[in-house]
Amino acid sequence: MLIATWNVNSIKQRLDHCLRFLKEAKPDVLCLQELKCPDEAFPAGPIEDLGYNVAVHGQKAFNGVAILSRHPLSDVRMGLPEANGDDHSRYIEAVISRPGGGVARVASIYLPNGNPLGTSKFGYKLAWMERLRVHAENLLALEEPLVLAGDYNVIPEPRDVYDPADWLGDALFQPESRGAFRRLIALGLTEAVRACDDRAGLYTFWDYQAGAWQRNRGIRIDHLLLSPQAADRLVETRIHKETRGWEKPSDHVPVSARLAF
DNA sequence: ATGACCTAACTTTTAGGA
Repeated sequence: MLIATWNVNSIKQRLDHCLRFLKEAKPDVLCLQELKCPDEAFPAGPIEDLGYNVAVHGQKAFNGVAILSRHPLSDVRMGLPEANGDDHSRYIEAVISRPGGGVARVASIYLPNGNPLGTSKFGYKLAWMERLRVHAENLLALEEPLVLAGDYNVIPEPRDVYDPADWLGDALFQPESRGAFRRLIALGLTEAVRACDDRAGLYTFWDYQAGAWQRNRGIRIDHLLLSPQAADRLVETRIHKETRGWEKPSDHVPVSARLAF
């Protein structure tokens, strides 16, 4: 079972790229972030024509997450618990059931950016991460294959950025952000890419500005976190870097994990 | 040289992103 995540930076602008990725990589599940459209504007038709079921949690203009799956979706949850007025569409979760066996719970996550520091946006990011941690703890108690995939907006370690000094003042690389990410991992989750490859210089995002892609000034912020029952089945991961070279690309590229079922 | 982008919106400028 191939599970992928991709921040597409507007599904309407990136529909052709999304369809091409579905046709070429043939993921069983694709988690999308930054749809930037309300539910009713989500282009479900062409995606369904490729054999995918769709669960969408959209929002006008910003945010928005979705799960595409070749297999039936059930138990769809939209939004993290304890919203307390938080109306950002940043979390959707569903159970994927492969015909003939193999069930996994998958979440598509668009974690808040948190910039600039010193504003409520950074506090919102940290509070959201704590809500995610509590929810993940509850999901782990189910002791089932679980994949928390998405744009975490966290650079976990210095080896995940071309030049750490450039990011010291950024919410993505703050000690508090990295600590909250480690607390999530410490629940017993396995970060899929790092379980397969410990090299420096693995990136999933290159800014549109300043020729970041051409100069390979990237950062690694898109992650798949696996429960023990999913990690036991992890075969390989891939960063689909080639999509960043496509015409009018997203600034993020897909990341995928193959599980043995 | 320290510049350079992209997207959505009650659009002609601003907010948000990272």
